[in-house]
Amino acid sequence: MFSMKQKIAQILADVVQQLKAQKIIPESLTPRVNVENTRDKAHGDFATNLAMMLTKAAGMPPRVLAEKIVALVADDPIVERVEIAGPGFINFFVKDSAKFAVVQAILEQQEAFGCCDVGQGRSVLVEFVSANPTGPLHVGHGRGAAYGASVANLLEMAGFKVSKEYYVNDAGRQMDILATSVWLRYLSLCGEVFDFPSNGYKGDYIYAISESLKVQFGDTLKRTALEVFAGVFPDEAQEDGDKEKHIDDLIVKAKNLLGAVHYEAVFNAAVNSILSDIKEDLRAFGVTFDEWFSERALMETGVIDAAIERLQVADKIYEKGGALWFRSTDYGDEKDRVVVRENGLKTYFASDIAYHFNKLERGFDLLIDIWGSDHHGYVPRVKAAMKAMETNSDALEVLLVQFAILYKGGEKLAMSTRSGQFVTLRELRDEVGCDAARFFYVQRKSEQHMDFDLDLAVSKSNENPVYYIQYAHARICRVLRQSEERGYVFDLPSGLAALEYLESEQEVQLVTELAKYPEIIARAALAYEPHQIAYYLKDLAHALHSYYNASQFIVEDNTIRHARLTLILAVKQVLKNGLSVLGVSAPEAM
RNA sequence: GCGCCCAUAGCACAACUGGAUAGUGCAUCGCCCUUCUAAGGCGAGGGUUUCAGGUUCGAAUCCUGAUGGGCGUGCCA
Repeated sequence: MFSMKQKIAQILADVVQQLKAQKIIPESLTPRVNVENTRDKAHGDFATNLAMMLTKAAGMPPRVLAEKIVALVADDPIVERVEIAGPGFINFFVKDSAKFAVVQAILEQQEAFGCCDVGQGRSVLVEFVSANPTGPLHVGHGRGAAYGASVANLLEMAGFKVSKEYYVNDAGRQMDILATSVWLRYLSLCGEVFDFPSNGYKGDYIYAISESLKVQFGDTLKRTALEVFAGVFPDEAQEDGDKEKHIDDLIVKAKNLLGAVHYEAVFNAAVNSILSDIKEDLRAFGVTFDEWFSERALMETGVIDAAIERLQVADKIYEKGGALWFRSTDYGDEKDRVVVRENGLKTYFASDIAYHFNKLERGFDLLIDIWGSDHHGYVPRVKAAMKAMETNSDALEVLLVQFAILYKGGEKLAMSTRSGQFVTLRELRDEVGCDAARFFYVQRKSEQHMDFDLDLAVSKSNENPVYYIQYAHARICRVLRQSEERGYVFDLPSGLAALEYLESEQEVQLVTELAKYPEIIARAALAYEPHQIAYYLKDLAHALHSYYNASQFIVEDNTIRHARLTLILAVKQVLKNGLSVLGVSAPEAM
């Protein structure tokens, strides 16, 4: 089914052809026919700026050209009249009867209403969250999770084949620091007394893991504090100390004293515990993934070496100071980047090159990475590597998400995983609820800085617009139940047939909003902007609440009652569809 | 220093990607519950879109510069 807007666009495209035939504009010109929804009802339902855009090509003033265009507009059953206004806008007024057609389409297509095929079945990999498994997710990760999940939903509705993936950084120094932190806490539980390293992970969740180790291994992993700290470089608290050298020495000690097998056991206990916690956390947040992609697996299967080799073959790798460098400056990066360090260890960047190469090898047409905006400096070098490997670097789209700045008691909250001082996503869910949190995160444009006032979210949760939208849905459900309770039997065909009797301002306003939905979905999907859905839903809910206050739905008159119930049934469907894109529930009662 | 992002009502944010009189929520001030849920509706006030230039029929949106803020600029992840 063609939307009214598409219909108008088609009419105008025909006009353009006629303008060419009449030599008013040159044959070679292919103007972009722009049809927009009007903001002001006095301007009709749709408007085009065509006359103003062609004014130069046609060599005549916009209003004169507009006259010619209007004369060429073919009669169409949905168009009531056409007017010229302002500097040269052409306004289309659509017949009310045509506007109500959308109700039937909604009730036929149900949850599929709003889907389109702009994606044309292209496969897209959306990678998001990907927080290091060194601790529980905090509220900063929540924004990426909510945003990524909604973008994935949008793309799916727009006709893309979507896979969602979490990249697990389960290798590298940070993970060793984690394992060592867990082991040291375990030693404390065994009665050893020492100063915990300043650079270790100090959160309470570390103790929890240590305790499970104690249950599983008893005292088997115990070593004396004297042994552990003997010869270790002093921590920053001491004179000439260094927290980095201190923790690195402790990692070496842990590996040596425990032996490969037991160290591995501690390491795995830490990673598995935290990762399963993250999975459960996200699941409860309504965010699911098709794949949890392990960095360790990437290393163990030699993919990183293969990627570096590929760059070597392309002659983009050179050796300097004992390290291997990637010549990213050949592709516009600020400086060349190290992929293999002097000590033989591969950098995080080397993993990233391999990971992105692997993504493309899996056959995806489009790669979407959702990163915290603090990683924006990474974009040029990753794209450079993709170009160097002669892959399609245009396939990569990096979406940056600004941090949510948390406020509590008017104070900005500092956030650090290492120190263990942060508000977790779980705490946020417990305090404000899943629906409010999901909605709050995506109602802002992703690259906008966002203030998250916890006190407000907790104490006055009714200020959150999510309840406004959910309330509209619940109200409709209530009316439908009431109607049944009063003994009225609803019949959809009768309702659809009766729609022509609806004509109030609120009713026309509602169907106008409903008709916008598919277009909003398509636009939001292509721009990766779920906040547009949030704003749309607020508008739709507002139209419903206005209608509710202005009209009685459950009336004696069978025709009118059927018509009105049919209309709000369609509203209920679209509210539900839109909320589900955002991962928010549509309650039947509140 | 250099690079990227941001700046819109008291506060938090939109603005269909260059369109008509810049909107929405909160807060403030009036009204509307004997009627399907007042977590609602109707109305009012609040703006030199940070500043200065430029591009054109037309700029919050594009270009240049200034100011203010965030981030980046590791052989960290």
